[in-house]
Amino acid sequence: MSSTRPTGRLPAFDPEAGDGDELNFCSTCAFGEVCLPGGFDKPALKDLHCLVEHVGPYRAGDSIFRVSEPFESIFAVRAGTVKTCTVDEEGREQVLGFHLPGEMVGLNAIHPARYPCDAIALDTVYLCRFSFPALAMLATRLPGIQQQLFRLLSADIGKAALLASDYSANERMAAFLILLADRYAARGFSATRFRLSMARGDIANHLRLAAETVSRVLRRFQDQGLIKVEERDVELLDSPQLRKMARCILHG
Amino acid sequence: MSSTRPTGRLPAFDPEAGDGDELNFCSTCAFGEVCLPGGFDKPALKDLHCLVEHVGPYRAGDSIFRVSEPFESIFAVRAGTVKTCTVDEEGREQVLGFHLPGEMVGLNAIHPARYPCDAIALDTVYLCRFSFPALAMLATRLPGIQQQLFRLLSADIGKAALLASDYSANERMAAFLILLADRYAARGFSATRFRLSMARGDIANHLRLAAETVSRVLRRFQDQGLIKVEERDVELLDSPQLRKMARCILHG
DNA sequence: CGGCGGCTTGAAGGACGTCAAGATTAGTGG
DNA sequence: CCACTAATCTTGACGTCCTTCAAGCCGCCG
Repeated sequence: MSSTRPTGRLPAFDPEAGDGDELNFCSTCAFGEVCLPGGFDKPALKDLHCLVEHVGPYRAGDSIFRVSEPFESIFAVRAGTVKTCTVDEEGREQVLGFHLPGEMVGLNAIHPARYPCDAIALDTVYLCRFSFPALAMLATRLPGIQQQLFRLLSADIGKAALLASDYSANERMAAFLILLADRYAARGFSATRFRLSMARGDIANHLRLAAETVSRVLRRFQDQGLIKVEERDVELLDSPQLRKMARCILHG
Repeated sequence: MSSTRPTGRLPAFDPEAGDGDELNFCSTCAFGEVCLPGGFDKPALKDLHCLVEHVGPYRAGDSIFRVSEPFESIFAVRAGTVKTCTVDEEGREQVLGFHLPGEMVGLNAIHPARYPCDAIALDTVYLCRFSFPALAMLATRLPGIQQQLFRLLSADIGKAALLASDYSANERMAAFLILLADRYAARGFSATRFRLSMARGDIANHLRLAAETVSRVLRRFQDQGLIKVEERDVELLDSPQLRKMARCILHG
């Protein structure tokens, strides 16, 4: 497919430009808070920058790591979407989550010291790779880094708890869309128009629904004028209403 | 009620004895790995010991912290059981988890900087209170402490993901019982006989089931000879079979 | 073209929730 | 020690939401 597809609403990503210098380190990255000018001192920035290794591209379907591989690194998504999932012994997949640009992957591997899941690229993915031992050592010198690691880990506990709910298919789907929108917005992307980089089946699995139910709910939402769906492109027409439907899950 | 109740299978806990000296710091505690003799150096042990504050007793129903209170401390359970839960604006409760002796409470509050849930004592509870800023500062000096914090946080991500599954009521109940047994066993308690310190309704809520379903599943398990239930006392008669039922959830 | 995977739509079936009533226990005060 | 009440737990009957099963549609690629 040509790179000029008309529905490509995310800014084009050029892995060779814009995020390589020491003072503007990945402006959308999860470590942005501690790194961006004004937020942190330059030596820390430089240390962190020395630690990181840019990897990619991965193509759709490529694995970044596999379950039970020894834990070595955590990753920040620079571009693309990463799916994390487990496979039980019957071969059934369990989608744990989707990781958008600026978000971390692999934090759940620290404890078992092995990756407890697979990480799969859903489209073309570029990552920053952090050796965790090195990062932890750096964190002992730089409290800002340590704090940020604690925050990232703590936040993931909350995220994981979100979908543990037994709410209805409507509520779960609404919450999923709103969360996606908020996460895109937090990284500077559009909060009302975005492309679902994952298949319906993956969404369904993640929300613990059948793929058919996802289809039906999306159609219902569209019939009610809440969203507009075209293939994998979604436009939120009535975010407030969606947020209202999802408010019990967004635990507010 | 007398303190010599015949069903009291957990060792009696004397908060004034056994865990106060600097070299045997809470042998069942989540920090045990870094503190127990041989595992860690004495200065660290002493520093950690200075940091901790023993609090309690809390009585059944007492709150340890409430949602939206500013985050200050994390807690380790010394005795009793703590329930963490949120309450949405319709007043419906969401049980996030139960915390047994040796386990940590409050790790999910680091990121939002406010407690995102209530913590309620289910019976008589004694805690160790750690000021988190002080602990984080200590962690910059003592990599072992930092590592342990990272591990605890990472482990909680995995735990939270467990119950996100949409498995059957049987599978969820079996997993709940096995997890409980394993957690008790890890702290030196019996893995086959224990007392449920939480109400059926709390179990149901946590597993995203109706209280009636919990009753029915427990009865079914008993009729099948898998367990023996008497009020809140449970005996696992066929742990292997239960583990088999739950194996898909225990993500093996 | 023809096959394949992802997506949608419809109809039937099942697992769990809801409602309602009864059983057992715990807590309280006489 | 014994009522009395409230809370928890159990059990049954019924309804519902979602899954499962099945078929058809669409875009993609060999």
